[in-house]
Amino acid sequence: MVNKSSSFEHIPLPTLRRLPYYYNILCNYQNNGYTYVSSSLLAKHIGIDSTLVRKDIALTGYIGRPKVGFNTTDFKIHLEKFLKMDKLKEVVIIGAGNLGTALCKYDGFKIYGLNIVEAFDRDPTKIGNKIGDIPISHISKLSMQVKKRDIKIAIIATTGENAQDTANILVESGIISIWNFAPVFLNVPETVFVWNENLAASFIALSQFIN
Amino acid sequence: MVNKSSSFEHIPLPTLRRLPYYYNILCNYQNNGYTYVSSSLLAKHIGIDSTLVRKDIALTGYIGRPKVGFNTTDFKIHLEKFLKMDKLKEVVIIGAGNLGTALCKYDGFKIYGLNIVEAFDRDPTKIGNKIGDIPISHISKLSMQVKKRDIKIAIIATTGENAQDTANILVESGIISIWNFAPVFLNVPETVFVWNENLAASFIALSQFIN
DNA sequence: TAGATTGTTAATCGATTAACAATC
DNA sequence: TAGATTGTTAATCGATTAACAATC
Repeated sequence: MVNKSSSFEHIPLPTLRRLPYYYNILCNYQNNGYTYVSSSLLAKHIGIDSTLVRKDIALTGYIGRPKVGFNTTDFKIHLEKFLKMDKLKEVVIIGAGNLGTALCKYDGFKIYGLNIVEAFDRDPTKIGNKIGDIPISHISKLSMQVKKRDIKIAIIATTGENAQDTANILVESGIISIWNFAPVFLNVPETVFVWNENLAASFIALSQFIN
Repeated sequence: MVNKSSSFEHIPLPTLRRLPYYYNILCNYQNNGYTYVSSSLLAKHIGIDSTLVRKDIALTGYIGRPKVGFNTTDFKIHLEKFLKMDKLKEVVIIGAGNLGTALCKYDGFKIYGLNIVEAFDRDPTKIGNKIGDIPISHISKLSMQVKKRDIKIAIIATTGENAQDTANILVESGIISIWNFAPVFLNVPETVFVWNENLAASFIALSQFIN
């Protein structure tokens, strides 16, 4: 007998990526005074089947009320805990160019527990500057800082050319999750999770639809 | 009998998103003097099965040489045509904040045929300014400009709150592909394709792997 | 030729959808 | 109660992987 709400029932990646949307919709309905939402309402917003919504929710261990739906406040709190949004995670970013700067300044991340604490770059003219509250340090300090602060997540916002070298440093420093904005696949050990945010690939997909 | 290289054999989205990576790897090997690459080599870089690579390539209509592999130059040119990278596509962006600015300045898009021609914002202090070569206009001019220039693709880099209003204007103006960076699902007609680039959702997925 | 690699059909796997019983 | 909604099992669908024939 497996305890569903405990540790790791493997959550499919598609489900994991939909959960933040449910959270968003819940926030909206809560703000507008709704105390319950139905799976079909959530489904309509996301454009999927309501069965899939109920399956997703079941995977998080939350239980709804037949005939009524899901309590907005309870489910919202449940999701915050389930997704560990309530725990702030220290993250470093490598590459303080336009994209790196935008990511540092983007405050929509805060509620999800993302806290960028330090940026790294090669460009000597940038070292010592700050992006908002975030200091920019030289890439040579990266490994030491990651180890010292026991940081587990890193964002790569370098060029494609520098991405693999950066990844090597990160892996060696103990990083286990890499958010990669460079348009290359990274060669890392199987124990390291990489999420590729390939903007160029997205655009390609998008532009195929205009014939 | 269906002519494979012609028009629309439906290409699965996962395939479509891998093609730009093949293109990248091809460029690298070409630059390093390789005239042929094998499917297993491509597969190794991307971390998938070589069969899947050959299937992806077959879907583009390109034919390799048994015993030898795929000609880097030929296949590269083939992909450029297949993905219509050689045709510059005029695109508008809505939201000239940090993210919008970063996207405007990101020059990695150029080779994929992405040409951002105008940015739009509500903030009167930004109107008339430029991001690089790209002028910032008031949102009230959006519809007219899209129609006049017959633009088909738009990037939404607004806040979540303004995203749906923006989408409504875009749909009404004739936009058929929307690249949405706002963390909300957009309600649009079925004829309009939306690609959601939900950064928060990506981070959530990423952070689940650190236990 | 022998062997390496492509191209393709069949099998597997996992996510989504359909059907329906359980619930209040 | 009747009806709406949840929760769950079975069926479907599509992408990936395995097996293997075709090719040079």
